[in-house]
Amino acid sequence: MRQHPSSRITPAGPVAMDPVPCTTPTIGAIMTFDPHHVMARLAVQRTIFHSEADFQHALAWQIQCEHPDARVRLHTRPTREIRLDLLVHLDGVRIAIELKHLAAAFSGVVAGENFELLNQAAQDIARHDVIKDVVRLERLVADGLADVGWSVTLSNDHTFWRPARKVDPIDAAFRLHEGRQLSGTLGWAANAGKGTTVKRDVPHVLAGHYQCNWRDYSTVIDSSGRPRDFRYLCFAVAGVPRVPGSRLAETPVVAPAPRLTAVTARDEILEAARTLANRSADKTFSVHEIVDQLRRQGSRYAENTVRTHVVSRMCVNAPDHHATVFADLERVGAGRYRLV
DNA sequence: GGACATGGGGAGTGCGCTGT
DNA sequence: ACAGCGCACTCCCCATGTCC
Repeated sequence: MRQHPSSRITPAGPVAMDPVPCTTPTIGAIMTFDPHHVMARLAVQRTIFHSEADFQHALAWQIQCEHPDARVRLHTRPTREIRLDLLVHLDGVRIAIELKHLAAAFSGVVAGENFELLNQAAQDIARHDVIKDVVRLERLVADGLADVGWSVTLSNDHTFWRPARKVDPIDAAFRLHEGRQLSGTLGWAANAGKGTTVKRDVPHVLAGHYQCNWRDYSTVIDSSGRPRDFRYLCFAVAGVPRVPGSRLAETPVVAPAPRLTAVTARDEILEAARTLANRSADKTFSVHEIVDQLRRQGSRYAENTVRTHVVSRMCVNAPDHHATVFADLERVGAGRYRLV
């Protein structure tokens, strides 16, 4: 059995981290949040995840459990163009977190739960997208939209932490193998195909310097009895100092509209949401579950209407692009919602 | 104001080719 | 034979425009 990560935790935040921050991290960020500690604690609860959304949700849950006073939000939009996996407000520090779950095939039962991870393959694109996350975090910090950023990539695919076997692969600039130093302008090799580079053809420009230092996360046994390692890679994007005591920007809260006497789509969705929340251990539900529940209730509304309501009009943390919105639901993860 | 349609983007998947 | 690499594609979620 591999050494458990909790036994290798460093005592502090970014200063003790592997990457070289591009600027000096804030004292608050150092004192309040250590992703290695969170990952170690999470590994006790969950050694494996079904998907990236599952990982995001579990990590957010772990952060919230460890920091009850923190404001943890999934899939926020700090700007119109940027979608952020996780934003944590903790002790006056805004921590932006981007997550990646890069799965290789796995089949097995872990802690009584069956896991069937399909091979995501496309490792070249995955490497590109990890660095894209770091660039995005750098931009958020530089623009003052976050105080510190963390990129956390979890994988059971050893091709990510091992060097390439091939000489000069098309994704040489994006390789993330152990010990690799990342900095400067990173782009595809000239011989990369269009199918790979389409919508990813703009080179990434890193302001900071980062070193790839994979850490053990867990070891799980697959259906053939073979141990499979999960490791994670963490990059810190350290931030600009904030004014001590400055207030956090408050999230706009939309007052709930009075309930209509007629049965609207919103009424039916709320009824379905309450039913699903009562059945769910964590009180969350997906849009798909809402649609199914409405079908069972005999709803007359089209699926698209229901989806629009759930993801937009009734969702308190969705962009306000409708004249009337309601603070009925809150998005807590990729495709997951709960009643406010 | 409520309901619906549609397009974009990202996550995820499958498969052929190449190298060991 | 198997692992790694490269590529293309589908599906789903979400944002947004428009009609009733």
